[in-house]
Amino acid sequence: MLDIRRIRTEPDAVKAALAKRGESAEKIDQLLQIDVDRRKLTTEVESLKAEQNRLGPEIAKKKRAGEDASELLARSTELKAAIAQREERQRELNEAQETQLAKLPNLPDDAVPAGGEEAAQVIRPESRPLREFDFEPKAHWDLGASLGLFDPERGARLAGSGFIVYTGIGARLERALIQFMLDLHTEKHGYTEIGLPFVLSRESITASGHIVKFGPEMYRDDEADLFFVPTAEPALVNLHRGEILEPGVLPLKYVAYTPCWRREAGAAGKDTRGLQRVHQFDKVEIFRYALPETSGDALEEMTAEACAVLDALELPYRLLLLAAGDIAFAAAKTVDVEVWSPGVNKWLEVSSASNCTDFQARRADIRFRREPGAKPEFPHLLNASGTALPRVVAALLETHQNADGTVTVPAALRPYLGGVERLGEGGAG
RNA sequence: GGAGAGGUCGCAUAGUGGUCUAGUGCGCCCGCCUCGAAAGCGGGUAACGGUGCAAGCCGUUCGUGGGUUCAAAUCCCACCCUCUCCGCCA
Repeated sequence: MLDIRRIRTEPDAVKAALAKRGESAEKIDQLLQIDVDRRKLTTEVESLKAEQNRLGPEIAKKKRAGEDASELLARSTELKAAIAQREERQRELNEAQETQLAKLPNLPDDAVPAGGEEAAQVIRPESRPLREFDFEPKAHWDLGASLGLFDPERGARLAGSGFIVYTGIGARLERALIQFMLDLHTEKHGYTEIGLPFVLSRESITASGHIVKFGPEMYRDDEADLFFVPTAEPALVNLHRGEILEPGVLPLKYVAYTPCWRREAGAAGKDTRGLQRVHQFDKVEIFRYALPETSGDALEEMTAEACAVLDALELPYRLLLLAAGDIAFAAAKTVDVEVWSPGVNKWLEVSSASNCTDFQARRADIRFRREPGAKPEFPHLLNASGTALPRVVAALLETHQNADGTVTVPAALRPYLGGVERLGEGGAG
């Protein structure tokens, strides 16, 4: 949610920033007109209410004294009608403003290029040399089948196409990666681990703005009106919904593992083979509530923290600065981390790090005080995957595969796999 | 899921239609007193919105949303949450 006061005081800057995302200036002008009308009416309604409030005690006084209060009662009745009439219009204007405002995305950061997907900038090329194979590298779905790690066919039997069953060491690999990432972020990067509900109420999913962003993408329980989390992000936003954080508590740094459910409607057949795009996947999410002046640095740190996972797994990746038209609704700046998948022969997105500035905080009514008694301000909220699992698994299998069909486990992960050094060897499957 | 009790200012409580501008205690802040502190005394102690150069003024908020009334913390309806007991259950 943008600040209406900012739109009011610097409309041209707001228009220019939104133009980068392809939003028209017309919306801003409409909004400003509503705002003018709304405030005028608000002043009117409030002065009528003030008069009515003054009348109350006077009526009571007369009645107690046994005097005739009928004149005051008549005036009060008149005011009641006048207020009711204007309040209806006021409610309409409030709703209109709310609706319009809720439709406007966050203002992109100055550093963010204009344009869509094609305008993304590679801000860091491959982090390490891409592996040269002296044999034809297999795709992860073939490795998964031959090593008995995961089973899309049985997943489809259980829940439909796009659901995966992990088996044996494959299931353990998944669990190992989750634990490895959680440990890395809590022990090395100073995050506090949070165990979250995997479903959210309508209220929560609305406050975070995800009902707009994901809407029909989410699986849901209509009877209970609950939504399966499409990512841990909305849950972590709602953790402090409606709170005023006391001085000294910022920055808050949270890490959480959740499964993520996405219907991926309309994506069928496109880049979906194997683990590239599935309806349920595991993800470790890192999240910060930051002081506004530090959020730029925080985004860089979080991007680096996501990369640290890939470095430890000895996987090459690159960083993309997304263009304004391609970043999430609530984000001001987004950096994607893409890992190289030699079997699929593509860069696969495994993390998306976003600075949402005060946009989510305003919407979810999360504030903080710098000093005791200081005026509440909105913190900046940032999220990053740290990281999403299936594509990491894909890249890991493909990158570290050997000519004999086994896969070498990166050293950092071995302690989590009971010391196993190679998948597919010595009964490890 | 059933029955009952409850949700009021940071915390604890009072408040059953107009005198509530929500009282009191605790906590916290400021001042007085003191060499300093404690105690004591005095004052202060929210958020959001509107308006104003500002001081301020006005409005809204007593779990949430509706309703009754000239007037609602107070009456009515629905919902949410907490606690106790019962049922069910990994």
